Amino acid sequence: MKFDKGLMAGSSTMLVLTLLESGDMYGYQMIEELARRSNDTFQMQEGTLYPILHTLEKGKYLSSYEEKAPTGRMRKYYKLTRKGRGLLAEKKEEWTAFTEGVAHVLSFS
Amino acid sequence: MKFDKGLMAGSSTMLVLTLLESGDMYGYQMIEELARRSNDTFQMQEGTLYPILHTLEKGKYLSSYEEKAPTGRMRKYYKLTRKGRGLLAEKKEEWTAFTEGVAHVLSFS
DNA sequence: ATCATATACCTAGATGAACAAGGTATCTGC
DNA sequence: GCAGATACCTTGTTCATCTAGGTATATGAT
Repeated sequence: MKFDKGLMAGSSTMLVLTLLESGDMYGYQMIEELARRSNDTFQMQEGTLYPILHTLEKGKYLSSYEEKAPTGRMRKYYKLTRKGRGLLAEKKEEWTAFTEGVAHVLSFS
Repeated sequence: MKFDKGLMAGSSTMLVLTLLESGDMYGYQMIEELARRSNDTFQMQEGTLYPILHTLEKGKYLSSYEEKAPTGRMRKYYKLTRKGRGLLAEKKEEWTAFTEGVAHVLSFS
């Protein structure tokens, strides 16, 4: 990311889950999609994304299946599970509360 | 904090600098003040705050002086330097850009 | 008087998330 | 045949937070 590393911590999982809300995606595609939706402000690294996907799948928040692309290459698609939607809802609430808290502190100055 | 640890990363330095924008403060006071300004949503740990203060002082973003409290106890006050104000401005810009980016990604869903 | 609590500072070690920097393999275009 | 894009993965480093201690003084309750 072009942001301070620390800023990403805590929100990248939410971002990944959010992407999958609009349909199944494979890892490489998520990176592109995230860049697109954020006007290139978010350039997630592969070394960040793949471990997140693996952890989420282990926790049953995502399921995956492989599919052959039109080009013939294999792609690993991820799908939000019901549990994953629940986690996303929690993360969004947390994010909202957190940013509101920060805004409140900033507004004192 | 009552939030996911990761969320704090990247913003706690900005929060500390913001507090000092409204006047010199000592560490213990910052924790209370931060809780107050955020309606108790931010409860920064001492183990988080003090290292931040020391790092900022080492980097000349803060200066410090000791003062005897009315109670007779010693307090270590921190003061924003010019350099510190510059850093705060940067952090605020970064924070704004980041939250806008996230909001943009979330709005797609 | 004594003991708990609040004040006020500090640090060492564990944890955890992102990143850097590698690696493998396939497909496309020159 | 070779470069670059596609597509996946992992190991080790870095950095910030938190846990869990420690020290010391002042205050309030018993």
